[in-house]
Amino acid sequence: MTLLRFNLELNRIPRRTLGVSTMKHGSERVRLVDIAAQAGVSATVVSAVLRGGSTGTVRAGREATERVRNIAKRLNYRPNLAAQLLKGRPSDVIAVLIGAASTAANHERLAALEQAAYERGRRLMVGHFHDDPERTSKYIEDFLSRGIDALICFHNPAPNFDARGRGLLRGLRGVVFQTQRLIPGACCVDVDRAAGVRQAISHLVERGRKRIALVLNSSPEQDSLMEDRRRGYVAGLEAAAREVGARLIWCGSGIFPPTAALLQAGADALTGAYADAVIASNDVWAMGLMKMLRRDGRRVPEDIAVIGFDNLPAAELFDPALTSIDQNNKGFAEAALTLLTQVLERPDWPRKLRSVTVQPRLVVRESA
Amino acid sequence: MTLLRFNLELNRIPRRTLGVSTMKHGSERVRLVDIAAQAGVSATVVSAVLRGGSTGTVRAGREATERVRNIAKRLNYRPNLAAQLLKGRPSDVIAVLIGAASTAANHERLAALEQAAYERGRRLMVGHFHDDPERTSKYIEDFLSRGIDALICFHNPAPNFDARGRGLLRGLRGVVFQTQRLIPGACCVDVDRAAGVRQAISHLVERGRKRIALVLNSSPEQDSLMEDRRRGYVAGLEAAAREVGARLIWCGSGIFPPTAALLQAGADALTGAYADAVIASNDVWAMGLMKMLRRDGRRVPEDIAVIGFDNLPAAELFDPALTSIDQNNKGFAEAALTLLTQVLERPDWPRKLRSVTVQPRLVVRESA
DNA sequence: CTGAAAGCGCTTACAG
DNA sequence: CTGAAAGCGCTTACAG
Repeated sequence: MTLLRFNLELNRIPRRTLGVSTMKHGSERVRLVDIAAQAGVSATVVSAVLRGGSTGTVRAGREATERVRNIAKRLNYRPNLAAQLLKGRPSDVIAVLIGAASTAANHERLAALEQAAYERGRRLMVGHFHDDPERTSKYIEDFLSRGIDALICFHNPAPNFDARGRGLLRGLRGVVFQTQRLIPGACCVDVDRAAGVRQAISHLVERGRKRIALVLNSSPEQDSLMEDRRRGYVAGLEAAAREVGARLIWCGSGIFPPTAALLQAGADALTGAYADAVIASNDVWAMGLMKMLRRDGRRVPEDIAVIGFDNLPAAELFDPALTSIDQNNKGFAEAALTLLTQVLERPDWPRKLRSVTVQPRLVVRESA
Repeated sequence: MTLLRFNLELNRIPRRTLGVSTMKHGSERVRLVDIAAQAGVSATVVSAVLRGGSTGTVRAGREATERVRNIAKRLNYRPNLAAQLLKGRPSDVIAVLIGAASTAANHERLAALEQAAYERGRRLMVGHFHDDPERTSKYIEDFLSRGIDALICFHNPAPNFDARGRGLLRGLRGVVFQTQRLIPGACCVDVDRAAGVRQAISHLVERGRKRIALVLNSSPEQDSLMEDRRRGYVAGLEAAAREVGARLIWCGSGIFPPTAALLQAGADALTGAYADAVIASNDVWAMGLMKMLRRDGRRVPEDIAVIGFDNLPAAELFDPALTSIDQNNKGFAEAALTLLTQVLERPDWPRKLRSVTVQPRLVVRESA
C-alpha cells in the first residue's frame, strides 16, 4: 500500500533515484523530496515538520508529522546545509584567526572557544595567519565565501590586517578582536593584563617580598601588551605603598622565544637590582629566568620568587611548579561567544556593550 | 555609455539591486549576474571566465574575458560557495576531530595540519570529542551536512565511535584514523612509536647507560599505544644485546595527568630497580619523574638519564632541558593531507597504500 | 492543514 | 565564441 503510493509519486521526483534505492549503496544522500515521496506529502510539509512545527502558515497535521519524522529518522536524513545556506540561513560557523607563532597559550584558548561554540551549536573554522597580511586577507576572503557568521581574531592583529583585510571584514556583522578594535563596530574582548599583574604584586607583598621586579619581553613603548603589564606593576606597587625602583623594570629585545643569552641577561639584571621577586611577561620567560637564576646559585622561591603569565599546562609540571597569572581562557571564550550571539541577533547592539574585559586570576603554586 | 548599457540590462536581473548600488552599503554581496550585467554578457560566460578558461564548450573571447575579469576585480566579487557546493563542487574543507583532553601535543599537530591544509588550498574545521561517542556522532553528522570532503581523527578513536558514528562515516570518501582503521577503506597515518623508543635506547646505550627503564602511563595489555613502546623497548635492548631486566618496566594506573603520588611511586620503582636511565611514555611523565627523582637526591642526567615522548614546547624550557622523542607532527600532517588528496581523487586507491607510518626522531637535549 | 511554484547563486549540458 | 534554460536541495510566500 505504502509501496503503491510511493510508486505513484515517482514521476514527481527529479532525476535521481529515490530514498529506498538510495539507501542501498549509501553514498547518495537522502533528500527532502525522498522523504516527501515516501510520506506521500509535499516538500513544504516535510520542511515544516523537520524544522520543528511551522513555516509561515504551514503547520503539519499530527499524523503527517509523525510519519515524516519516522521516515526521516529511518532514512537517516540530514539536510544539505549548502541548500539551506543558499536560502539565507546562517552557517553557524565562526572563523578563528590565530596570529603569530602557534603557542601553547593559543591552543588553550582555542580549546575553550571550541567548547563554548559547541555549547551554542556553532562550529569553528580555524586559520593561522603567520604575521602575514597576505595570508590573512586570503583567509578572510575564503571564510566570507563560505558564509561564516562571525570571526574571532587573536592576538594583536594590527600589523596583520592591511587595508584589504579590513575592507573585507566590513561585510561581516560579528567580528571580535582582542586588543584593538580594528574596524568600526567590531567587538573587543580582552584580558585585563594590568589587573593580573596587580594581583601578583599584592600576593608577593603579602608574602613579604621587598624588591619586586618586572621582566618584559619587549619595551612597553613598542608593545601595548607590555605596557599593560607595566601599568599594572606601577599601580600595584603604589597600592601597596611601595616605591617603583629604577632598576626593577627590565626589558628584553622583543625576540621570542628568548635566547639563552637574553635569559641570562635578564637574570643578571635581577641579581644586579637585588630583586627578591620577579613577575615575568609570560611563562616561557619565567621558566627561563628560573633556570638561569638557579645556575647562578639562587634558590627559587627562597631567594627570589618567580611569577609567570599565561598559566601554561607546563607551569604545573615545572620544578618548582610555577605560580602564574591565568588568562582565563574560559572567560574569554564565553565572553566572545556571548557577545557574538548578541551582536548577530541585534545589529544595533550598543557600542559600549561591544567591549568586554575578562579578569585573569593568579594561580599560586611553588615558585612564589 | 557603460551606464546606459547597464540600465538597459536592469530588467534581466532578478529582484535585488545591482552591483553598483550594492557596493554602496557594502553588506549585500556581489553576484555573478551583477558582473554579467555590467559586462553585457551572459552568466555562462562570466562563470567560464572566472573559473579559468572553459566550461564544457564555453570559451569566452579575449575581449569579454578581459572585461569580465576587470569588473569582477573592481566589484570585489567572491563566489558564493554554498551555490557552488549545491552544484557539486567539493567544499575543500577537512574536518579534524580531536579526542581526549586537549593536550599541548594535540595542538602542535593541529597547527601542522593547518599549515599542510593551507598549502593545498583546504580549510580545517575542528571539533573536540571529549571521549564522548554521542558528541562524536553529533559532530560527524554536522560535518557531513556541511559537505566536508574528508575527516582526520586523532588519537585512538575506538571507544569514541559507536555503531552510529561509524555508520555515518561510511558516506565519506576520505577518512584518516591514527591507530586503527575503524571502518573499511579508511586511511591510517600513524607514528612509529616503537622506532622512537628504539632510537632512545640506542642513544642511551651509546652514552654508556647500563640499566635502562621504561615507565608507562598504563598497562601495555590495555593500551596499544603503550604496547608499541614496550615492543620498541624490548627490540631496542635486544638489538644492543642487553637483557630486559624484570623490574625495569613500570606501569602507572592509566590516570593522566599523573598525580604526585603516582609520580613518586614511579620514581621509587626506578630507584628500587637501580635504573640509570628511563624512557617515559610522554613528556609530562618525564618531567614529573625528574622532579621526584631530584627531590630524592638523584641528579639528572648524572645519576639517571630521562627521556620523554612528544617533544612538547615545554621540553626545551625545562631544567635540565628534556631529551624527547619528537612525534614528527609535520610528517604526520603531510602524510595525512597527501594521502587524502590521493584518495579523494581516486576512489580506487589501493588499500595497501592507504596506510602510512611516520618516523619520529629523538631530540637530544640535557636530560639524557 | 496542505501543495505548487518561485527563487537562493551558481554550473552545465545544449543549441545556436 | 555565446546565451537561454534547467537544475543542485532546500525554504517561503501564496493560494487553496
